[in-house]
Amino acid sequence: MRRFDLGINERLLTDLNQSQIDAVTYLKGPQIILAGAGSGKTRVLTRKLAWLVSCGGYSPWDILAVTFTNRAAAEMRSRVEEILGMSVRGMWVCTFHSACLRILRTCHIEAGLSDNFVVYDANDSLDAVKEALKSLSSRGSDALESGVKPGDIQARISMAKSRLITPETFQQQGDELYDELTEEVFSGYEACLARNNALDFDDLICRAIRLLRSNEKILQRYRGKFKYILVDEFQDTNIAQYEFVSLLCEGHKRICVVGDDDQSIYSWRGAMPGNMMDFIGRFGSLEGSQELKVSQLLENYRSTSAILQASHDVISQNLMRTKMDPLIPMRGDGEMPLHYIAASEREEAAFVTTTIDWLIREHDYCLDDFAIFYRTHAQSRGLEESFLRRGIPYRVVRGVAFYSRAEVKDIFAYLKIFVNPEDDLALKRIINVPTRKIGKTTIGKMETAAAASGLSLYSWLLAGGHVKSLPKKAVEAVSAFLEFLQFQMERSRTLPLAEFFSDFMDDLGYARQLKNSVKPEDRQRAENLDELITIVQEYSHISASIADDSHAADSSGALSSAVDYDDSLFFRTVSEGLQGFLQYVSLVSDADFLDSEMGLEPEPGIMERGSVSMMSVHSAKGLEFKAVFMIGMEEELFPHFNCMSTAEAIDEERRLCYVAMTRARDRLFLTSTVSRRIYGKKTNPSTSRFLMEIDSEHIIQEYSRALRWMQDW
DNA sequence: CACGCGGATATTTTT
DNA sequence: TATCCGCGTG
Ligand SMILES: Nc1ncnc2c1ncn2[C@@H]1O[C@H](COP(=O)(O)OP(=O)(O)OP(=O)(O)O)[C@@H](O)[C@H]1O
Repeated sequence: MRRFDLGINERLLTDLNQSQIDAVTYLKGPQIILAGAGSGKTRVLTRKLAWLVSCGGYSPWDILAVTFTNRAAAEMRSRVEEILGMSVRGMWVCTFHSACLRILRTCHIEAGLSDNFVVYDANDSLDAVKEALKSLSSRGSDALESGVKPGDIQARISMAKSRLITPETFQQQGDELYDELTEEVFSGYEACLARNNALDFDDLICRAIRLLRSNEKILQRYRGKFKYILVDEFQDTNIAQYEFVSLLCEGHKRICVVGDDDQSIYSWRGAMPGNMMDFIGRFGSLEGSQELKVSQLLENYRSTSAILQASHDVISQNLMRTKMDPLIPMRGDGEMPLHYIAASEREEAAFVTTTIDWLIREHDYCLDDFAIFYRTHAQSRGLEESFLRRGIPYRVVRGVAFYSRAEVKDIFAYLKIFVNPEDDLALKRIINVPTRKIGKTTIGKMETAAAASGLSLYSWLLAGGHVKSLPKKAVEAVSAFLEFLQFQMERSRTLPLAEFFSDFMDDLGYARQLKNSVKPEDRQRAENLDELITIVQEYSHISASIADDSHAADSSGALSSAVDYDDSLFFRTVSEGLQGFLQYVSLVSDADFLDSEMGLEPEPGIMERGSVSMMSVHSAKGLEFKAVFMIGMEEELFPHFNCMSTAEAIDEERRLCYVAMTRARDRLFLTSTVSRRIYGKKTNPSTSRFLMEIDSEHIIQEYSRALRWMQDW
């Protein structure tokens, strides 16, 4: 093969067009790549990372590459290693959250954090908001009475924090987020996290920034370390994240960001697509070697032009777009997208399975080629039933749902306490799980007494507070609980993680109780707990093998040895054991494991390998599939009824639709129904406006047989 | 203090 | 349709 005659440098540039080559090889200064859907930005970023190492004179550990998901990070890392034929272990390829957590762990003392801090996920943080509301006593309960939703307050606080706003600056800077109640809860919330030794997701970024701003030495250290910074999906970064990378690249300004504002789909959680224009403004005024390079990638290599045409019809309805030339299709016409109209949800699902069957039989598709996207997770149900009936293997990306299950949260609350006993929130959660005859009144009494003595619940118990202040029935129960905690805590520190955990679950007897229950939903709960044991086992297995590995090799300076990476674990936290596990699971999600589960598990008796992927349109970002189904293309569902009140929200829904459509390589099927059950009530949805926006020449419409039959009447 | 019943309520998306 | 919450009973 001719290929092998080329040097590594030429090889890095093969199969790239001229704009891609320019983007890869420009190393002098700041750079922004405006990369339309399917234009090869992932390819460019990967090649650029390889180029930096093999031609730019950079070492892997000089580079920070920030991605949107752990999945994207793992994929990028492994592709770079594949190209270079070497490990790039020292390179930081990770999400903002992982990078910041890593910095905070490494410098926890300077950051003013105890070494056993824990990370609160969205569920925990909602509990903290409720707690803060409660501590406002009557003002809080009044608010709840009058219909204030804790989730709404949480969203405002999170949004504020993503703009680097603190309770102190909230009033001046909070803008549309501000109201008095939120301000009060905000302070209480921050105090609550501090008391519990916990950081929420937003804290990871803000606290890292605060650390860098306040500690010149550390700032210089990281500025010196990261000689080149790349950011993927820049249109979905928030203010804090932008500030984080700005701080780090301050001197050398060797920063490359890639984004596409048509694909901005996270403004609901604080993402600022305007960061793109701001970047151009901020870095565009520089001269000489620090001059800004703006690249546009317009050639779409992914989709057939029929698919692109329809997608373009949709996205062009958005008026507030950064002016960018339309995408240029690089592939042939292909099959027209099909809009299938079903009589019911059931029929919609049947269409999907039938079509998959057909494509596999007649057109050599395999299961991995298919993805089904929907706006809300609830929509996966009908599909799953249909797939189970037909025996088609599938995999559902469930987002964060697993960690929101009560029984799973319970177990994590235990684990958090073992690491960080000061966590009152967690302690209160599980003090009576499974039931130990410690009820509301007892907990209330203890809380008040502990607060009065200025102690955390756990310390107060250790000091024997309960013995003096509670009736003796309660003292017995509480003492037994405390003993159990201490016993397990001790074991959690001395035993290997997996061994400790399965023993603990056994001792707890929670799963046993659920298995013996007569309630049907407890079956699933018990299964979730089993799943948890598997997760722990897998984690400890993998992290142990990495540990072995890194003892043998690596020791490239204090900063870069703090975390090691592996294909199978997205990142390893600085912390060992249980704490490391907690930090790890708090940052990974279901979607991250997609690749590792595709192509696996060939079911006995089924010739086709792999499985069909089902996921929300949000999780679809960055992926591509040969055939894509988008189900539930109906008003109120997509666009979702919660997003129909403002033009901005509708535009984001439209971008979401565009992102989903442009995931398809060869075939795109869009389905809607004329009758659907929502919360058990019948509705008669009308076709999504997004489908109406597609020129009728660009899409084929097909009514189900049942509907055609009815139409004949 | 535990448990069961009934009624209100709702999931949009996720690092 | 399922889950959560509050209330009443044992
Ligand atoms: N120069 C090229 N020649 C041929 N194929 C290419 C080229 N560049 C990219 N591709 C192919 O185009 C497809 C899309 O590339 P990639 O995933 O990098 O796009 P992307 O810009 O990340 O997409 P999106 O922004 O929509 O997520 C991939 O299948 C990739 O292999």
